[in-house]
Amino acid sequence: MYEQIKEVVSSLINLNEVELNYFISKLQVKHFNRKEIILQEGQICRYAYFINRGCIRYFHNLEGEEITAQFFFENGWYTDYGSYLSGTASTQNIQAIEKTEILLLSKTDLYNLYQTIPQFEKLGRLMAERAFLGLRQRTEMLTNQTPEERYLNLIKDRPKVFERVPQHYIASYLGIKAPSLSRIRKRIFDKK
Amino acid sequence: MYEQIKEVVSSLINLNEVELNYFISKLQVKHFNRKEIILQEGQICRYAYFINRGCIRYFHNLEGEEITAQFFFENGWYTDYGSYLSGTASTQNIQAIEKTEILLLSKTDLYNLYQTIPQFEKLGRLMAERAFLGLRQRTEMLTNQTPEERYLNLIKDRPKVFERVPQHYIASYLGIKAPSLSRIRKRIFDKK
DNA sequence: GCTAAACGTTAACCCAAGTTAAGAAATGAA
DNA sequence: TTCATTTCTTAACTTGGGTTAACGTTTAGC
Repeated sequence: MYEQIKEVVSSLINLNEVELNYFISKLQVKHFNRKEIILQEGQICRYAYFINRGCIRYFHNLEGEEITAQFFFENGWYTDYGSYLSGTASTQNIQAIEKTEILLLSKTDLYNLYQTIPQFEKLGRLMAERAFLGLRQRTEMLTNQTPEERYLNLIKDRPKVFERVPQHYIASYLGIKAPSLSRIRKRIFDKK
Repeated sequence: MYEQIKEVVSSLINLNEVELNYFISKLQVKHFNRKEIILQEGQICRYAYFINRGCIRYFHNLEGEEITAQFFFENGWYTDYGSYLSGTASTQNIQAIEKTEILLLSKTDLYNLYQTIPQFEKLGRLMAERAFLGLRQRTEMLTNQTPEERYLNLIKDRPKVFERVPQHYIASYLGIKAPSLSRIRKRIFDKK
């Protein structure tokens, strides 16, 4: 159950056996069914999430329509960094796309780890930097690329997304509507 | 010359007279003419910038076209946070829009301040968080709003931009081309 | 295995942004 | 003040995404 997270954390910071096990002891396991909401828009995000198995998405509501901001798969750490930083209500929902097993680490425990094991400060910084750079990448995608380019790049960079995520979520992630994604796929298929 | 920055820094962190003056002694003053480049795409960003007077923009080149990402006016701290974080080449140009007076603080000096005056760690964190939240705001603008909504909100939230920044820069910031911005303006004017 | 729900594609029509080019207006630098 | 440069607007035309609705297919969950 904890093999993956041990590996991921160990690849980022140096911990001895005792520290690593102390960390693991703070984790909570939760299971979510398809479409189940993990974090609701408006709540304050008090946990960091590690995905053991499954796949989740971030989305928010815009005039009744769901806008998907990101997908995440196994072996990643995620949190609503905006809510975490400012302690304000989350603007995102986090939802399981498949049956998903998640390890939760409460902010309280994380802050205690910052205090007791200095290496965790580094983990915190790496998570923050990753959040910034990930957001920047998405922003650049949206400003610099046409919908068709975004589609082609997503297939190239993260083909897994197309295997595991319904297409209308992907359309919304690419900043377009489902019929447009269908047309783009057809257009590209016809070119070949 | 240093009144503004003293006020801004003092409003964020608590420093005594000596610390504040020590900080000021590390600053370097530079002047830039209209259109002059402050930081070139591809260089590593080694400074944080404080604008004393004037106005700057961030932009990058995309297939020969300049995409404007942000405008900044007096009394703000800015840096290419992506380049600063990762130590990689900047993906942005920083350019003076008007005659601009800037105070520079080198990363080296900033890191020394982190070590010698703990309060500066807080300043660093606040700058980082502001960068993240600013970027998130822009991302949400681009994903959640139509060009017309973006235009109306920019007028509402930052009317100064329209007084001091050429319109084709604004168009690019809004994610559209100059003729489109003109049409939007006409459309809105005709409605009234 | 069955059934309802979810999903993907297509068509027809609309509309807004892109492109290009031209000309008018405003502005900066000498 | 003048002139070159920059900036803004407009027009004509093209392109591609949005909308709506229909239909067929797939899939989840019992």
